[in-house]
Amino acid sequence: MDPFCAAVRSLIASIPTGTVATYGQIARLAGKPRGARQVSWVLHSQSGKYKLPWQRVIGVKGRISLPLHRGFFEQRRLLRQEGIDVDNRGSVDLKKFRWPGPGETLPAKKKGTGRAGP
DNA sequence: AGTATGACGTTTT
DNA sequence: AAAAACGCCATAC
Repeated sequence: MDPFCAAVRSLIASIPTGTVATYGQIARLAGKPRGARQVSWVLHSQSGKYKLPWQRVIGVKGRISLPLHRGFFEQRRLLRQEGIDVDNRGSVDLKKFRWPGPGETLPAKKKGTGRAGP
């Protein structure tokens, strides 16, 4: 098994309820800065098998990436069910719901403050 | 082996 | 600011 997949599963499983993360962020933390698409692949491939909270992973713009004819509505419903505010277009306010929140501890990985620099 | 594809992200119009 | 083009990288065929 690829360590990348394991890292992705672990990271996604560690996303707290009520928060969301982006594909690129997960990919970066998993060690593949350009592996955002592969994160999505791990999700739609193994989410059901490993019971992962796939709904907490969205695009970098805070927008649900699923096409309307796929699980878009289901993801929107699940996120709202967790208390995350999602508008009808599938947009989430990353400033409020992004994981890790400002000042929260990251699973041991560099990446300074991650926020507004000096 | 080579091409097409996608639950992405960054850069350029 | 919004949209299109381009770049990535593992699968599918």
